[in-house]
Amino acid sequence: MEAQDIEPFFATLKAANPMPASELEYSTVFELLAAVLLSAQATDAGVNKATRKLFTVANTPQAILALGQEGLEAHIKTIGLYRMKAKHLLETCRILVEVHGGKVPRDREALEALPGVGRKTANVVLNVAFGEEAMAVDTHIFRVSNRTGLAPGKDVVEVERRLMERVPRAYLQDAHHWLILHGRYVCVARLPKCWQCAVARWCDYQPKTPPPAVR
DNA sequence: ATCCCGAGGG
DNA sequence: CCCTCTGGAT
Repeated sequence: MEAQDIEPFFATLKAANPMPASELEYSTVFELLAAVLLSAQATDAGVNKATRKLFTVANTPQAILALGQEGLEAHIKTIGLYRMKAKHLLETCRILVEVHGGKVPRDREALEALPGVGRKTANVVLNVAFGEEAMAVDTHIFRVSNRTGLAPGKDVVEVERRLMERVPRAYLQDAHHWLILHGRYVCVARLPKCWQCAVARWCDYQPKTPPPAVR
């Protein structure tokens, strides 16, 4: 993808989705942090199903802590990787209470020091919750960035660096969601739907996937 | 590089 | 059955 393609590329994604938002359900910064932590290698539909009940019972670090390991596991068992996620979220809640006054820190190092919170989760919180200049590279963004040639890279850090270089600042917030939604519904991992892709004309991916045979 | 791990889709 | 899902820790 050429540099002059960036603007029309994002303008086209914007037209398809004028007001993109996370499909994870949350109503506070802490809920966002918890939901993203739980979403590792899981679908957000599955995470939402669990957090709708969980957040009704407990949506503060103190309340989560009161559930304990087994109580929390019972709420998130359907998500997958549930033992480690419960353990990490509890320890994260303990640190939030004891070190950060019960609030989510607006600071990359402090976020990444939380168990279960890596670079990607920290970037989501910084970008979505705090409006900082950050770009979280998840499985969708990694795939779309490489396929299209928007920001190719061998690992997520390299893709993130190129996105930060190439994505216009005005698009930095929404681009995160545009790329995820595009990856989730059109530029899917298995058989990308190139025949219904609005940005195929600027995409490096070859061969374009043909439409399924009609009979 | 490997493990964690259940749900949903093809 | 196989693959994938807004990864992180060891």
